[in-house]
This record gives sequence, C-alpha cells and structure tokens, in this order.
Amino acid sequence: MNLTRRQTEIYRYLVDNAGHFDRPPTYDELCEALGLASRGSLHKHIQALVHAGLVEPMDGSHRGIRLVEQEEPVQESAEAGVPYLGTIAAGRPIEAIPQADYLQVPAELTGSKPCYVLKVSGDSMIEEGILDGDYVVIEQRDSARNGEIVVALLNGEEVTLKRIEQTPAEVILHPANIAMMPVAYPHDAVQIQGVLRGLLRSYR
Amino acid sequence: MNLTRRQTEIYRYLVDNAGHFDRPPTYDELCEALGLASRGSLHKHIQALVHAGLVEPMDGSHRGIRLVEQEEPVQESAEAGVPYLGTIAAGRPIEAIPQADYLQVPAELTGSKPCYVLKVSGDSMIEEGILDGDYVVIEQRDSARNGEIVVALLNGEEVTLKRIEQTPAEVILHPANIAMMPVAYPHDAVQIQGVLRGLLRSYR
DNA sequence: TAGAATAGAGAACCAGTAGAGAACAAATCA
DNA sequence: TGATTTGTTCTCTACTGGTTCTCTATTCTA
Repeated sequence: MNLTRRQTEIYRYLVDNAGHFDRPPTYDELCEALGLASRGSLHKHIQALVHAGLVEPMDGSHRGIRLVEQEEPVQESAEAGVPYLGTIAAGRPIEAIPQADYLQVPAELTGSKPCYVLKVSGDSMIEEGILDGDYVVIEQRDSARNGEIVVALLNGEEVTLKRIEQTPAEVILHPANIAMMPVAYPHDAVQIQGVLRGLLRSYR
Repeated sequence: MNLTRRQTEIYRYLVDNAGHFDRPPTYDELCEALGLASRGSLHKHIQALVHAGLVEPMDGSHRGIRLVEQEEPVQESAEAGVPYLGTIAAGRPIEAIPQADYLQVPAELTGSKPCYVLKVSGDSMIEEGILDGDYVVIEQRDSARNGEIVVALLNGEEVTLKRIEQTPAEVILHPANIAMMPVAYPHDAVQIQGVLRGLLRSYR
C-alpha cells in the first residue's frame, strides 16, 4: 500500500506528536494543526492511513484518531513463533499489519510446515465454529484437497476463508453460514494461499 | 476495548488517586471530584471501565469502586507451557490423564494467571463455537462473573463447561445448544473450578 | 493536451458521547 | 427497625465529531 505525499506527511505528524497529545486528537484539532479547513478533506487521508493499517479504524465511534500500536520487535520471535500477518475478511485483501508479531502456537497445531496466523473478521464460517475475531493458523500451501478450508485469493485482489471444492470445470467456495451461498469461480480466478490447520480464540 | 475520552480521563483520575483514597470512593465523591452533577452520568462511564476490565465490578456493594490490579507484564513465564489435564465431558468427572502434558499456549490467551487446558467432549456449547474435540484454556478461579463460561463441579462429582448465571437464589448453567435446556442448581451444589480464557482447535 | 490522481472546501447528516435529573432498590447506618 | 446512603436504571436533552457528499483547483502522466 503506497501512501501519497500528503498521507505520509500526516502520518509523520501523528507519529511525531503521538507522545505529545494528552488524548487522541479529533479531526477538528488535527485540521487546525495541519492547516486544513475541512474535516472532509482530512477524513479522506485518515481513511487511507486506516486502510494501510497505520491508524486504528474507528467504526463510527467518537474517540479520536489513534495510531495502530507499533509493538517493538518481540525478541522471543526467533523461538519458533508463528508470524501474525493481519486480518482476513471475506471480500477484502488481507489487511497486513506493518510489523509482524509472533504468536507462541502449540506445535500440535502447526505441524512442521511453515505457518502463519490471521485474524478472522466476519461470520462467513460461523457454522464451522469459526467466529468473528478468532485467529486461524494457516499452513502455507498453493494447493488443497477437496473439503479443506483454505485461504483463497480471488481475481488477484480479494482474499477469503472458505471450504473448497474443486471440480474439473470450476472451483466452488462454500461458506458455513446459512445466510450465504457457495460461489463458483473458474480455476484461474482462484489462487490458494494456505490451508487451515488450527484455530485460537481469546475470551479476554 | 477502546475507551472514549471521558472514560480515559476518569480512569486516569482513578489511577492517579488510587493511593490517595483511604477507602474506595463513592459515586458522589467522584462526581464532585470530576465536576459532575449526576451520579447517573458517572455510572455509565464506570460501567464502561468495568466492561473494559479496568475496574472491578461491584455487584451491589456500596463504596465499591476499585481498580482491577494490573498484572505486571507477562514474564515469558510459560517456559514449560500450560498443563493439559484431560477431557471434560458434560456429565462426567474430568478424565485426568496420568502424566500431565504441556502445551505451548500463546500468552495472549493465558494472561498471567495460572491456567490449564482441557479437551472438550460433546456438543453442549456448539452454538458458542466450541466444538467436540476442541481444547479450552481455563484460568484457575473459584468465582466467576455472570455471563462467563466456566468449568463447574456439580454435587462434587460431575464436571461441565457452561455459561453461568448467578442469582441470589440459585445458579443457572446455560448450555449453548438448542437441544439442551439450562439447569438451575442451589448455590452449594456448584463449585466453580475455572473460567474459559481461550480455545485451541486442530484441523489436522 | 486530455484525463487521472491528488488535494482541498464546505455543506449536510446523524450516531455516539456526555450530562442532568428523577425514581427505585439494596446496602448500610443510627 | 426505620432512615439514610449509595448504586442502578431510566428518560430526556444537547452537541460533538466522524462520515458522506458534491464541487473545484492543481499536479502528474500517457
């Protein structure tokens, strides 16, 4: 995700002044600080930063603009941790987080193959017991057997977690939610990025 | 859980003055200190802090506003991991396995409190996304808040995993399966053994 | 040089936040 | 026991702050 000049400028300002705010700044406060007259203009830039995973999304709430936590590299990571890459929401690209975090995942889930962890957003697999906010452990693979749950890249742009069925003619992706229908794609529109190996959920 | 401005302001005040109170402050005292005229308004903020796990819930008691003691940063204590104790099946005692195995559970799930892992047998919590064969991470505790999912020992003999509701008269255990009914017990028949903190599932 | 990408102004919308105050019930105190 | 605190719940009001528009200006690029 490439930022424009103004976007990086604004992000810089946020980072530089992060410790300087006693509370998360509102759009109006930022507008004044940045010499903007219109919240609407600022909003577009902030949205770009949210999309780039640099600013926390605030779904309608009024709590000011916050940077996404840039946790310093966890040193335990070398110790057989599994990288946490971001959020997977049906219908959108993976929202990568800037610096990979590492999770201590039991070897029983990962096996010996390379894996990564994604956070699930949405309810499309709810009937398989995969809920909004769960973390899935994905084994890096570019092929899958029928019936496996896969991370699939569709048309090179959006990514989704679904149960896969491959026929000679097409690839069918089955959600596990009565409200959603299976969708069929031509083979060349679906690129498998990994296979579901494990699941983590926090009730904290 | 993201706090609003006023909520963080009030939380700050509580933290800053924690050592300053000789006993927990009342709502009225706090209202005055914070320049509020209405207890009702303050109550909403405090509830938000309780919900965020920053303030201890005070079920009815007076003079009850206390901060949740902040666990010090997790010390990578999980050298050995979390003990795997056996299988929990609704209606039977925990089937302990002879030699405790240890699982490498991410610190995000355990927090700093002592935990153990059980394997779930049965479908009684299927609508909460807890499936037969899943592993649950349980924090060792002998009390729980309403709405939490607990490991409960019933009549000193059988153990079960259910959502708990404690009323003055009785304890109600709610399964999450349309085919099963909630069951009410007298308080002395239910002994809480732990609270659900996390969940692991293997698709191997 | 036309069209796209970037940047901004400003208006309008409305959900979230904040607070007041009344009424109630449980806990505590006299 | 009765009176008083104290926490809880409710309704009502106000306004702030994030979002969405449309419209315009400027810069970049094919």
